[in-house]
Amino acid sequence: MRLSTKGRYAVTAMLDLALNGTEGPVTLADISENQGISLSYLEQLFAALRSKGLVRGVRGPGGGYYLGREADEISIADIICAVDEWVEFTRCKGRQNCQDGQRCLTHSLWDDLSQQIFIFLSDITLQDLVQRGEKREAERLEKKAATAAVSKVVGLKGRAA
Amino acid sequence: MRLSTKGRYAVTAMLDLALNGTEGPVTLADISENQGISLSYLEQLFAALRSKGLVRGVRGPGGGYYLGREADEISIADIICAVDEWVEFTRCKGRQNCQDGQRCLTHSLWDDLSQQIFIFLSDITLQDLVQRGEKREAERLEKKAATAAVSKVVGLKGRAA
DNA sequence: TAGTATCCGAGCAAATTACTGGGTAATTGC
DNA sequence: GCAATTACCCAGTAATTTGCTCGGATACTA
Repeated sequence: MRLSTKGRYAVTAMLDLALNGTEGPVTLADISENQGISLSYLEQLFAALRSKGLVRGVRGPGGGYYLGREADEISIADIICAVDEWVEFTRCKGRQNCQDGQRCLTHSLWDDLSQQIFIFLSDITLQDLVQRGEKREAERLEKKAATAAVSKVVGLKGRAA
Repeated sequence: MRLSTKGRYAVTAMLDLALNGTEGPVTLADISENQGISLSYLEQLFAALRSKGLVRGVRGPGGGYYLGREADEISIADIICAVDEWVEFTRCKGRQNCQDGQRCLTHSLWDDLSQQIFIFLSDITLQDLVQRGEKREAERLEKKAATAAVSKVVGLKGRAA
């Protein structure tokens, strides 16, 4: 799992789509204008998103992009995975002492952590973000609840400080 | 919050330190060997970690690195923040329509998300990962022992007619 | 047929990643 | 003191990624 600016661009663009695409498709030119991302870079991102079925393009005048699925069926993890491909962190493949021994322990631990972050981001949908935008008053409470829920799901209790 | 390979390297190295540094300091050469990271790159990472007080270096023969604090006082977020500086996603700073309007809504939403991930990673300490590793190791040994015991009982031979 | 917009791909500047190689400073054992 | 060891430091640099410019082709609307 990676969290880079590329992924942020994609999430931001998809969020723009979810917010403004309620009636009719949204053009990349609009998103480019709104979010300050170059059109060609958006095209690249949306090519990846399209190949994963996360968006649906409509050509011609009046065209643009729709979400490929309902907003509550698209998770942040879906988006990030579509544009930021998953790099395996298995440098030790084939190295000695790295089969089942202590050497590789840290690697598998990181993989676990990565997996948990993935689960975390899989539980947040575009719809969640839209709703968060709609009601900002309960923001802090919601955040707290979300974090608690995640801890519960993930099962990794933190230090009780 | 960013999640890059650089951060992974740092977390993995710190985990190595937590695992192998129980008696005496650990040299970067060892970590380099264990984790397959170049020595000089480790030096760069550890310079950043040291400046944040996450590790403590000891020079001379028999020297190396200690954790700067107890393992349960070092979070994954601490480590990642030390090496992967926090890039603000505020491209829109100064752009029109981006003060408090709809245009900037997606940005603040992402900031919220980023914050949640930060909180999530702040709640996971090195100690948590070590314990997870121990548990995993224990399960593995247990499984092996159980398998061995079963083999002994069953005999592991003969046609299971 | 003209205009709009997605699609597509080559190329490129800037930044980041990860490394090489040159050292210096502190500490240890002889 | 002397040599070995290790952290520490810094300049350079190849490889990769990021984000963009440019020039098109294809599909659709009017």
